[in-house]
Amino acid sequence: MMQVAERAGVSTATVARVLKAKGYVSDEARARVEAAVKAIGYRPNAMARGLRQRRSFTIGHMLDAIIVNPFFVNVAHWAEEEALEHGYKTFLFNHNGDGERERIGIERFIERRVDAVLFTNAIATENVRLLAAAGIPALQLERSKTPAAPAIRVDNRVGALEAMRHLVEQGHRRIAFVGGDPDLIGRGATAGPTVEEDRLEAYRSGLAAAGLSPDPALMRLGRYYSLEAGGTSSEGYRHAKSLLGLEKRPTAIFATCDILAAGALQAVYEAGLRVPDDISVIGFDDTIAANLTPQLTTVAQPMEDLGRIGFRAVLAAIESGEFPELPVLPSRLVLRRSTASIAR
Amino acid sequence: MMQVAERAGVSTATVARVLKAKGYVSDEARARVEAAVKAIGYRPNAMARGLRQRRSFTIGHMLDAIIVNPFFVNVAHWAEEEALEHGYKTFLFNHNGDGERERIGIERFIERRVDAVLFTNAIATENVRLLAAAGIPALQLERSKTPAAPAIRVDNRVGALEAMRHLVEQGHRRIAFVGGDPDLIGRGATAGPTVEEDRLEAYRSGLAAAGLSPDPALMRLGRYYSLEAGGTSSEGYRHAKSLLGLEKRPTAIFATCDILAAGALQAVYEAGLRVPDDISVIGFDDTIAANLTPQLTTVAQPMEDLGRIGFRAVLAAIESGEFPELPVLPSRLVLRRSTASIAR
DNA sequence: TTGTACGCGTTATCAC
DNA sequence: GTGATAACGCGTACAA
Repeated sequence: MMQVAERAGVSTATVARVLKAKGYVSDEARARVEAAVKAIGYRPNAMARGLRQRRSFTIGHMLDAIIVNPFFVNVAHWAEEEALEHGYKTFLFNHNGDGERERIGIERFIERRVDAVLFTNAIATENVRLLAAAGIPALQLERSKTPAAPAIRVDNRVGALEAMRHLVEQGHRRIAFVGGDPDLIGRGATAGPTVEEDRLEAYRSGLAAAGLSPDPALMRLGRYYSLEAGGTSSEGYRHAKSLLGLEKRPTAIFATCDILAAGALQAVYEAGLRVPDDISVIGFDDTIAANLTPQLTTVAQPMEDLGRIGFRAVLAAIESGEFPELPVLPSRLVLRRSTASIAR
Repeated sequence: MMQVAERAGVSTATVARVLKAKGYVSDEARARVEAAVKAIGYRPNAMARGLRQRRSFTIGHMLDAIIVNPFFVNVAHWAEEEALEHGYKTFLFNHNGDGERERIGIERFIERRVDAVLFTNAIATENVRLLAAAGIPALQLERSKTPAAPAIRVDNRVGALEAMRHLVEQGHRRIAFVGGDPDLIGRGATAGPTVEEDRLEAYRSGLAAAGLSPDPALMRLGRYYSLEAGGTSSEGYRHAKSLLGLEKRPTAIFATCDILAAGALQAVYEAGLRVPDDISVIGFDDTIAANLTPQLTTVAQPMEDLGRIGFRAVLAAIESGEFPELPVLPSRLVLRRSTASIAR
């Protein structure tokens, strides 16, 4: 800026007035400044601005494992997209399910002076409190894992119930459940029921609505995927394979993650059965669903809304000091080609 | 820092000496500073540091379309991981194939004063030059789309030739090619042959090595995926469907992207055929390959090396002003379950 | 309509 | 061993 001012023969204040299109500047001075800006290739220094304004125009986004589940990439992408439209950039950080890593990431965020932090799956309440102590607003997306920060949650029940109703309507009675174990995944002090509990509960309700009672033999609880296995579909494969080995195998599988469902499709294929002719499969998330064979019917999460509304919410918190009313976003069933009426 | 200094009753210089573990400080002063740091919850301000040192410890990573092709996420992830180990953070930006967006992204990077920029698929040379003009080192990963910046390329030929050899060894003679069209994708002033040309050329060489000549009816050139279609596998599906409709259909399909291959698998499935029994399919990239049905044999790209070595290279450029020797990384065939010897 | 001057939080230099 | 002090580039209150 100094250099621009010198070249244009004006003060830095005048340069600032031109750049910010604010305050009175003579046409002549403006022209000289603009010419100097162009000649020098001047671009404002965001660090200097941030230092001065005590605002970095940057937010941190703490994610679970971006390379493993496209769900995180999508939410991050849309949050970034919305951020861009407001002059913001985001820093991403993957904790990979490790609380220690989460802490380190948050410390980095604080040092970088992010204006706010988004969590798409927080781990430890104590880490989240670090932000409060630093006066940085934090918001959880999709899940409310800790009472230490507000959340924009997804209503897993609506979509899951829709999925169950769909299967029942198609005549399915032996519907297997392959999902995350609430005790395994939702551990810790969570606020309210976990996502896993919601999905499992919806499965039970769906069954009950059809006059069916859950058959423990058809339920498999575990992880969505294991990071050690590179996050591939091996968990779903394993569960589905054992389900197919049952003397009375299920006619449908409700998997609570597309990656689990992908593994189930592999197991069915390997067994020489066809989806949806011999067995129907439903997933959850709508991440890789459209790329699977056959294209997977799934319960879609509102990833774009999560990201966009999430960013706007923290922006409001940054500017006004408090969060607006936070919505609970719906999930919804997306019909594709992996479900059909039961074979008779 | 001022506050820490006051509370500890020392000068800011001493605080700095303690924090940077550099210079002489009495044990007593050190203890007082450390106590003050802890009490206040002090964390250095990265913006102030950056301003002073004229170094943001931040790099920009310009990508094509992160939510569409996991390839980009992976490269970005590993670059970030390596960056982290060196005290760096990365800013991501998706140009989505749009040169105007790429320009905007680069301008944002410059304003943020990134120390360097990584391109995983640059678009316009003029945009890349913007960085040179700002004195910011830039490096291309995977592809060398412009002579305006050095590149760490991937040798697509080795892996593609391996794939062709594999198919031929399994007895395949009618091998279809479904890939990106060099004229469509590799347009512009690229340095040397494009990735698409390399893969196509390897296909031809592989055929020739087996004494076969390419059959135009078996070759489909286009895009890997269309962003409008949400980046799903519809392109591959379309191409494969038309190939299957041929009077003498291919016994194997070599697709130059896992997403194309995913579509091919869908088309084969829909036609009531089985992979690999009736037809073999090979993909490229090794992104979603392990999640497909059946698990896809594919040519893996060295995504982790691309990211890590890429970051280390720009770090060297930041610190020494020049790039080290840049390797050409190999691609390699990963055998899974979508290929088998030809049915007789 | 324009210019002067200070402070944001660091780091680095130099003097004590 | 330690403490002033300047400078990084921007924004702004105040003066002219």
